[in-house]
Amino acid sequence: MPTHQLIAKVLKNNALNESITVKGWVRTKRANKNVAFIAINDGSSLQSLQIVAEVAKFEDVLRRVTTGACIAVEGLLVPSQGKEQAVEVLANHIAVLGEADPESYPLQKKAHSLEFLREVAHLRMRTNTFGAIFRIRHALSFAVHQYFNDRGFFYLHTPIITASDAEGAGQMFRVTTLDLEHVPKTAEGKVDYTQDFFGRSTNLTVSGQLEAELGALGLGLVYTFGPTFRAENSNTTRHLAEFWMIEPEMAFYDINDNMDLAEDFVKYLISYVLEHCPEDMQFLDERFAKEEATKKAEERSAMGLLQRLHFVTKHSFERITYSQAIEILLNSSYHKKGKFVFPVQWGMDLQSEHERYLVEKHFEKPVIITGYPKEIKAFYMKQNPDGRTVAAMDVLFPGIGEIIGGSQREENLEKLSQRMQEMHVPQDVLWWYLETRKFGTCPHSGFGLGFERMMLFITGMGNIRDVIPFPRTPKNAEF
RNA sequence: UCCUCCUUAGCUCAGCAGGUUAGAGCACAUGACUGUUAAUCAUGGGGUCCCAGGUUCGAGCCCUGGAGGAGGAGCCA
Repeated sequence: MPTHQLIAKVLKNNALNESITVKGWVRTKRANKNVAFIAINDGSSLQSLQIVAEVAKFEDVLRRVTTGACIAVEGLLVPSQGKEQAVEVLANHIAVLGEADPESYPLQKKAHSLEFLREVAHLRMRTNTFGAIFRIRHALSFAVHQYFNDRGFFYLHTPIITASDAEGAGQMFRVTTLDLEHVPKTAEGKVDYTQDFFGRSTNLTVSGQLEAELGALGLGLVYTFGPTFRAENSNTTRHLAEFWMIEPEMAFYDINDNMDLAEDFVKYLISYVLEHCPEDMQFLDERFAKEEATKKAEERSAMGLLQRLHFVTKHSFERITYSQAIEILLNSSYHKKGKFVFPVQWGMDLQSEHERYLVEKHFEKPVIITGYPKEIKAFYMKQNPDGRTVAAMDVLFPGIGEIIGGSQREENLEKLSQRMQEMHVPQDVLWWYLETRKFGTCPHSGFGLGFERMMLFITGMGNIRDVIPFPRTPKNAEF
């Protein structure tokens, strides 16, 4: 085991007047004739540790201790004479593990724009903001597993490479080992996929749901948590080409059980992060407040970040049907004054502006909408007795929009098969999916939570590219 | 993919009616300073004005095309 200590532990333990060794990256150095102060951060916490070094003793080494350099320090942990920190280390020995030429090192001891930091994503983890974000990202991942494990769910690894593009969830990335310069053709002149690696056309997964359903109809309660790929040319603050999705699937759950789980799950995740990352969350709360202050009054959030998170955990989500949503929109002053770009009428898909109105203006809290017209939803959703709606549910969050999409699944073989026919979903490719309805079918439900969208909500960040270490977006796969 | 905006020093940005040598703040370097807190003060170095073409006596500025970025929309998580 290494002999050095994590700064997070050093600050917590407060084992005063003991000799310790710490290693980390220099954030700033301040010096006068006699003494130099070095703030080093090792990523273990938001806090940096202050190193105090006598200039006379360390003159040569101090010249190489610049912002961004990596150093190892051995010294005595003592109470700080300064006001900003409780303890500091009186350096006895300083070793420069890696220099950082201050003229060319991109990060300076000043605030950088998020856009700039995206261009140096290989270094941005060394900043306060991204350190906090990725520590929280870890905690949030951990919370997901904790939640499901505690409730008897099994973590199911669904495939990344799939043959079915039947779900119709947008453009897919093709997976192939064929030589693109010399693609084998069939007699009819089409691409001969029988010569491809899997002997058929394959893609990266757009959802683990169909396979998760197979798991639920055997293991009972399962969830997936893995990468998901969409080749859509989406350029927004809420879309990635590669993102992480959590998809629980539950046997014997109806749409109401599904909603209960979704609400409880999301609240748990928020509470977990609030409890386990108080320092990072405090930092992001202040950051959020500064960001808000630069906005126009009408665009400002009514609540601070922490305030909003606490609010969400304490209040129940509003639950309405699609028809009720249309009713509310039709009666709204926005509609009457013609403020909506897209006209409101039963049967249309709710546009961003409508969802935002419901969540941010009308209810001012998360909203779950159920009972959508079957025409605008996927083939596998359970058809309601009214013959025109399905047991779908969308969970809408302020500032984010749709954070969860789910449904009770159609367990009736005939109805499912008929719907697939109507929507031109190839049944021969999905024979295995249909067999679960043929053999021992049962009511079941599930949903998908966009992990990065949850991150956006919890961290208060405005752009999804800033809550994943290395974002994949159209024209960007640099790192 | 559509609409709008942006691209000038390492970073954030200013620049004019199209006119000689392109500016500021921060960062960085050097010096000063008896414990600093993104230290302070002084001095200094630093430019492919995104790329290609065009108009013009003359283009950072005007025109055409391209690339990249941001925000919004659609698609969705």
